Amino acid sequence: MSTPVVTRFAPSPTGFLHIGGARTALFNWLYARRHNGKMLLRIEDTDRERSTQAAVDAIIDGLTWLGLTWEGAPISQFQRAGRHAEVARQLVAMGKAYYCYCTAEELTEMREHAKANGLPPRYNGQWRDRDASEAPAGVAPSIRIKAPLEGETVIEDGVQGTVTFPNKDLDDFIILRSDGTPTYMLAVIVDDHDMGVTQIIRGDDHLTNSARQKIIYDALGWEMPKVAHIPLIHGPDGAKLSKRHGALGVEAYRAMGYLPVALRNYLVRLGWAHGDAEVLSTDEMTALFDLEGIGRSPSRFDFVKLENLNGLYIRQTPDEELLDHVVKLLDYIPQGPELRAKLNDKTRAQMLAAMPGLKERAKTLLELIDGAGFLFSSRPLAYDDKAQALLDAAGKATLAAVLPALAALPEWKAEAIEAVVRDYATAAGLKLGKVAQPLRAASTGRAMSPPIFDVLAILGREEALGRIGDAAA
RNA sequence: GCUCCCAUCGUCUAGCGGUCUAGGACGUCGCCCUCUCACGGCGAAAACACCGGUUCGAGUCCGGUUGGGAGUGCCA
Repeated sequence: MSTPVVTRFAPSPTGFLHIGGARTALFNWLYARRHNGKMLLRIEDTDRERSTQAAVDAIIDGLTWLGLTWEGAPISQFQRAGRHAEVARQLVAMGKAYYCYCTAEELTEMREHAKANGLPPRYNGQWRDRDASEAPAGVAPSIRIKAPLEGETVIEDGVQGTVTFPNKDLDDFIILRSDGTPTYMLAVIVDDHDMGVTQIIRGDDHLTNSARQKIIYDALGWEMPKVAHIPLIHGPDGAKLSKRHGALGVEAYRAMGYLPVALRNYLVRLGWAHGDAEVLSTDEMTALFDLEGIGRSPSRFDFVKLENLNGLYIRQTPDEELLDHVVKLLDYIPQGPELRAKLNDKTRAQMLAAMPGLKERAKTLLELIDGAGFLFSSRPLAYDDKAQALLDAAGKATLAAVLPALAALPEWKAEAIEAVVRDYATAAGLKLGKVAQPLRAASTGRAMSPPIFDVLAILGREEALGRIGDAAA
């Protein structure tokens, strides 16, 4: 066997785990599992200004909810700053990097000047070959890598193929800040190396960074892990993902009532395909996932398709499990506490009994909860407009007419109720719908619900007859 | 501006020179089922961005145009 596969997910804790990050994590997770390797989690918190513990927690919470697991404890990049600085100094000692005494102001000016003259905004290398004795007093230097001036840097990318960058476009970028902390470029390569990462899978926005990182790897004489850059996810309008559409934290998807399994399935198919396979269990996607199947163009996030998939998984999930999902979701939605208060053995059993009818009609857990509303409402019911319309004079008359037969039922079961209602409809010369709809309005307050005979049975004789009586009056 | 990447139905995609009168899925529109809404079943409309090459033959290869995207920080 060759060396074991090690992947990593390396988010920066400056916000929640957004959908693009979630997909990157999923791909890394899948790739590692596919190759019997492991995925590591590294928190890129070297930006002390913007990194927060709340964001770290949100990322871990998001990954956990999505069912993505990693090996060992999350690694804090910041805590490895000493090691990064050591490598930077080593590079200077090797003559592969140098101290730069330019101030931030000088650099900004340099960039603006270049821009104004239509030139690429690059560092001019003014300290590249200067002796340290020329250093101005009182200026803390940063360390810059000596990037090759000529030739080209070639990246063999698992998704993008061979990508070539002219070295003249890559400047001597900073690897260690003047305050002694590492920049992303250095920290990433040192950590990936030390962690034994063999395959990097990350967003397309890092493609050009690969060229810079290759320069550091080469300077150090280290072998660069294999890289694969996956295209970014765009919003439905093709523009960058904004908060309006998909750039929500995964916890937002949880609150919208999506199932982790559905989100995983949706995400894996966004930018990756294996023939015509659309619905993939986690085991199936693990067995099938490969870099070759990843497309090279950015894809748009489509909530409608996610919903369809979610509905499919809801229907496929066993009733008890679904109920568990619903109960857990209560912690994350506004109406949660109120519903939780109404949840007891009886309503729980009712909900379970109603589940087959409920889950067929819901695309999200939220819709499922909404559909179960009739179980939690109490008399007198509030009727929505359509229900109200159903309960006109004719509707009320019909209800009043079936009520006695219903009340006389020896056994309160769906089949028995159905038989009585059908008999009545036939006798009265009415289509079944003419009787069923008023019953539905009376018992649920709405014009749509699971099959009405099931609804009445689950409600229980007393409650059902009470509601019908209320509406008939 | 410069560098790099991308381009098949509205969307996600299959396609890896002939089997493509371009397939699947979501969505849309019909029809069926039916106590409502769904589910399910059947069917329909819907795409190779454009222009040049290469080739006996191009959605598939090459170049250009146009259109998207990313990068260009002492952010990651």
